[in-house]
Amino acid sequence: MNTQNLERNAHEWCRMEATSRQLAALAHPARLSILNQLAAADACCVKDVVGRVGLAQSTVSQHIRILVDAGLVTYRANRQASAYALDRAALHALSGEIDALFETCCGTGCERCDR
Amino acid sequence: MNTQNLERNAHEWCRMEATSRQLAALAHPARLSILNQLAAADACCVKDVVGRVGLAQSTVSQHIRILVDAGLVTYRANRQASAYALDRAALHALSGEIDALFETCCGTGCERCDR
DNA sequence: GACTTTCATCGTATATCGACGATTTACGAT
DNA sequence: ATCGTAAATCGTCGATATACGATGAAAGTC
Repeated sequence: MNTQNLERNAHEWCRMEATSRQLAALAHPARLSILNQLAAADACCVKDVVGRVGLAQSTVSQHIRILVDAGLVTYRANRQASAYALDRAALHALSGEIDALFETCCGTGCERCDR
Repeated sequence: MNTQNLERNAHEWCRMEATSRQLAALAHPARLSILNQLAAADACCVKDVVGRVGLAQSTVSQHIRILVDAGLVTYRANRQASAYALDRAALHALSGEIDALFETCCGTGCERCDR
């Protein structure tokens, strides 16, 4: 790869890195399950999630932390029942990024894609 | 988690596992970059990808294999210039899965979401 | 004050990932 | 037959991910 290409693709690469970070946060069945549960309730405490996914409390706490760090879940501290909720704006943004990727993939003419 | 919930969520969990496997395949900047390049060309050989992402040939080969194993990329064997291409149908299916997840998240009424 | 509940964090063990160089395989060209 | 190229695979390593139990900290209950 020559230097010009490196520079030309710098922004693109950076964006992909950010997107892949969020995708990595999604890429675990337990975390998808957690997101699913957070979607059902307006807000959720850790204890409820623990009962659902069947993992140890410390493990669930870690998974939720990963989602928070990725910016997909918001956190309102409350010692007795910390309230976690989906960051719907962030999920929409990620959805847009993914759509953009698939748009590109269908840009040259895809019979299955009407975009 | 009681047994009833375990059984009730079995299918759901299985689906999430499958989805998370594909998301994991997407969750790396190099692989997003590879997908992007495959999107531009109708088909692509490994060498071209190597030039673009600036990684060793063996590394690129591994990344592509991950995409193929995840069912996101198709492979037409040709010793001199193996042709890889996006599996557009699979990408559409994954997009649908992701949309379903976000749909659920906005199901209880999201002012930002018109779905 | 003692106890319980809820949650975060630490430490640890194990498994998987990511990158590379080296090697192997297959083919076309000379 | 030999060489060069393209690609897959192997082996290795450091880094990261995943899971757990143990421990600690805050807040409510007796």
